Amino acid sequence: MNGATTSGELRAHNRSRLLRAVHDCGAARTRSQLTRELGLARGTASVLVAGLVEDELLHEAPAAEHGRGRPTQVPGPHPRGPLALAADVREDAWELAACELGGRATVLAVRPHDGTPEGALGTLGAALAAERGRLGHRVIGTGVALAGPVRHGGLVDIAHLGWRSVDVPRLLGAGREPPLPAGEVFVGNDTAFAALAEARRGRLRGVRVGLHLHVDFDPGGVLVVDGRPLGGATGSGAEFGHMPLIGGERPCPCGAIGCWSMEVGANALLRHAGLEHGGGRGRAQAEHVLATSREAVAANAAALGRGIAALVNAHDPEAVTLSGHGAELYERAGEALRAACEPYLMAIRRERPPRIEGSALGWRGALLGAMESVFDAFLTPGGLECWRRNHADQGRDTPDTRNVMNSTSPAENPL
Amino acid sequence: MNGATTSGELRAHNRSRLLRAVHDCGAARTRSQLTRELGLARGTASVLVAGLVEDELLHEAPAAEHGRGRPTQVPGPHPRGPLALAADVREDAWELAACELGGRATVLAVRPHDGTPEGALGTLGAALAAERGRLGHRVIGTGVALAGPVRHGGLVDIAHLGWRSVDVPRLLGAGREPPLPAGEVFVGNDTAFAALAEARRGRLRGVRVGLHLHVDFDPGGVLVVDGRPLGGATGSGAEFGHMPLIGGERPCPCGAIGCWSMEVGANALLRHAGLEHGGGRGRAQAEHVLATSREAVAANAAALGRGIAALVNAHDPEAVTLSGHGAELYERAGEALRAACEPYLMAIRRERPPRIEGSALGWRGALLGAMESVFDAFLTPGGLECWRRNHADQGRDTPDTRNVMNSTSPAENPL
DNA sequence: GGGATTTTGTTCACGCCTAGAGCATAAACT
DNA sequence: AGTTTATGCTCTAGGCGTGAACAAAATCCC
Repeated sequence: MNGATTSGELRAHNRSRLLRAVHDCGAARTRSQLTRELGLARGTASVLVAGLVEDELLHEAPAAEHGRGRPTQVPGPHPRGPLALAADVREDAWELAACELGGRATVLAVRPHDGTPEGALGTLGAALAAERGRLGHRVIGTGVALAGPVRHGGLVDIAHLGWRSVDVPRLLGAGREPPLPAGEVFVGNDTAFAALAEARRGRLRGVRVGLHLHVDFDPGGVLVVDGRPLGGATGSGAEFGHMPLIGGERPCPCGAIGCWSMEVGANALLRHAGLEHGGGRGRAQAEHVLATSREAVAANAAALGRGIAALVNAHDPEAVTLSGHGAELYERAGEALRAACEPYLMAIRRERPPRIEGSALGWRGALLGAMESVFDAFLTPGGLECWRRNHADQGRDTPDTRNVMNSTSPAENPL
Repeated sequence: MNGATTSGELRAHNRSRLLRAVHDCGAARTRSQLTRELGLARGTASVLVAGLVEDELLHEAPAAEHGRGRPTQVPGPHPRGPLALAADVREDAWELAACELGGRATVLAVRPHDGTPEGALGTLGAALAAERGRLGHRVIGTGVALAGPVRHGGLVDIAHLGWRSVDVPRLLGAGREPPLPAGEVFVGNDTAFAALAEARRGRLRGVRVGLHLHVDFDPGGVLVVDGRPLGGATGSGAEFGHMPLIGGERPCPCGAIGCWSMEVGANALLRHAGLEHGGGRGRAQAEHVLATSREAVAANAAALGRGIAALVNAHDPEAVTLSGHGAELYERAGEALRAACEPYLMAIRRERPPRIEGSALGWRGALLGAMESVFDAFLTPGGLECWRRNHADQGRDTPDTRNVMNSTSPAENPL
């Protein structure tokens, strides 16, 4: 990823640059635009595109609109090209999608579950195995978003569901055919994935330093620098919710004291409204409270705002984006949020506060981020070389994998 | 910086890689070691080194120790090679040094000042102008560390000194000959620079995600990711001190409420000991308290520890390093610090806590970090190309700039 | 003490890559 | 229908790193 050293790596580097450019723009740019943007000579682009088409990574279609000269082509995903599987596992249900180069996602399944590791991940593992069998070598990896801290290797803790060091890749792959190669499963925190999606296809696009907060049952937050969320040393960053940002000494299920996450999110919303603590259950109740109780919403928004002030002071982001319930809180009680934020800002931040806004991706962020993480690993010289090798072996003898995208529910374009 | 695209850029990329490797190891590696580490062919290394020697960027000297075969050379700084000027401006004094490739620093001057922008920066500007005149084209840039948030363009606020939007480049360069080209002055926060130095030549070397805390009159902190401190959108990140990490509603001079910085550092130390609030004065008094009052030290260390817990929860660093008074607090009251930290850690962090340790660079961190920031800009294809052009013009006709390093006080090796 | 061994530096033919010029192509404009 | 304009394709020229062959300079060992 860090630049070529030899002439041979130069070609591989430019291949991945071109393919990434196609992916990042959602397959919406013409070949001549891409050539100019990447600063390539037309001849070089010619050779590169021809090679990528040859490898079934790209497919060129005529551009819809013409200017004056010779019409140009639009490089997009190849009909037998790479697919990323992406899953979003929440406290009460999971969702599975297949995504092609450029980011077009097709939802394959949505299923409620019982909140246990086996109940959630066993059924998902079966669905993944089925899809991998059906799609064959086109599957380049699987991204899985989870609502808790993820350590390297895929160990997950979700305190309010009682998950302790749950080995996600094992539960997903146990006894399945074909087995899940370890390097192809990307397990990540839902907030971090939502932030990644926001950085690539949402309101943090082009932002050098941004802060993304995802509020579901409790709040998570992560810093996005140069388009990448910061993952932490063991993979479990994105835990801004577990700082005592607004005081208090309430013990948190995470084991610490006074965490911000006790005051923001669906769990806190239920408590503010005098209902039983949610603990990962009661999404419908929470949504009812959100829709009916002004005071609970205002208190939640104020707690959110006060925490945002602290984070803005510390990190000086250019923009703050909110997803999950955060976007709803901002819509319904934006004034309360801002009013709670302002007194806790440093004077120099108050002069030029970052913009605060709802996510452009709604509740789809985590799923799309899981997809992006798969393509991030694929769109590198190493990833493409791997595809090339696999492709030469088995590419031509599985014609039944053609046109898979058309056989499922209507595709949705995340842009 | 993001990899070569053409053959020409390949050469430039490898030139800067080699030169950076020499700089980062403190000119302590042999040519054959560097060749292996960078994965170059011996022939390529030959050509690259010859080119860099030709451009007066490197100078080869025989290696002191020999193995069995033909003896190798050690590439180091050229006697007429590039120099970085680095200054550390504190509340009561400044220090100026010249640094050659590899990081060897020679202190040129230390001067107390009155704490006003003019008093501090006017005298420093005069000293800088004199050095730039004396050293000529060898000066590749100037790094200036300051004890407050720095916005892009060099605007600095130091609340407890009453500095408001002080334009540092202007005050440094106003009316001087030769004038300071804007691109060559790198103004930065002392904490961020200390963290940079720690990442390159201290205890955060090789650490992917680290947290560096620098405690002087108040605490500053910054996250270090892949060897780079995170600067924030407007350049003024590194302000972890201005989160309400340990509760309280005390108004802070920064304009916010309940900041951690009110409870940690020399200012807090003086207050805990019942003395007048420091406000950037009274370093001697603070050191006296530090040496004599166990209770004040313990309270300060506990506040430091509790904040560290919150930051570790949020960011999951691999290591936490402390500089300034932080290192002293850790030495004298490490137990109190740890005891205050632990209850506020998440359970999953408590199992594998990051290592906490004092800086390897003492109070020199900010100065060395300022130096590193100059070399960071220089050791790029663009920076080296610039040197090459300047050098061809005026390189040969200023023999009086030779051996400058030997004409000043004895050199100190930061390693 | 002299030859064998080992490691490093230098030189050069080779293959690979991109740039850029020239030409072909295909549309819109006049 | 001819001109203009932008794009795609082909081929040559120039640059770069590789790796092998050779030279150099030390240690090791008999």
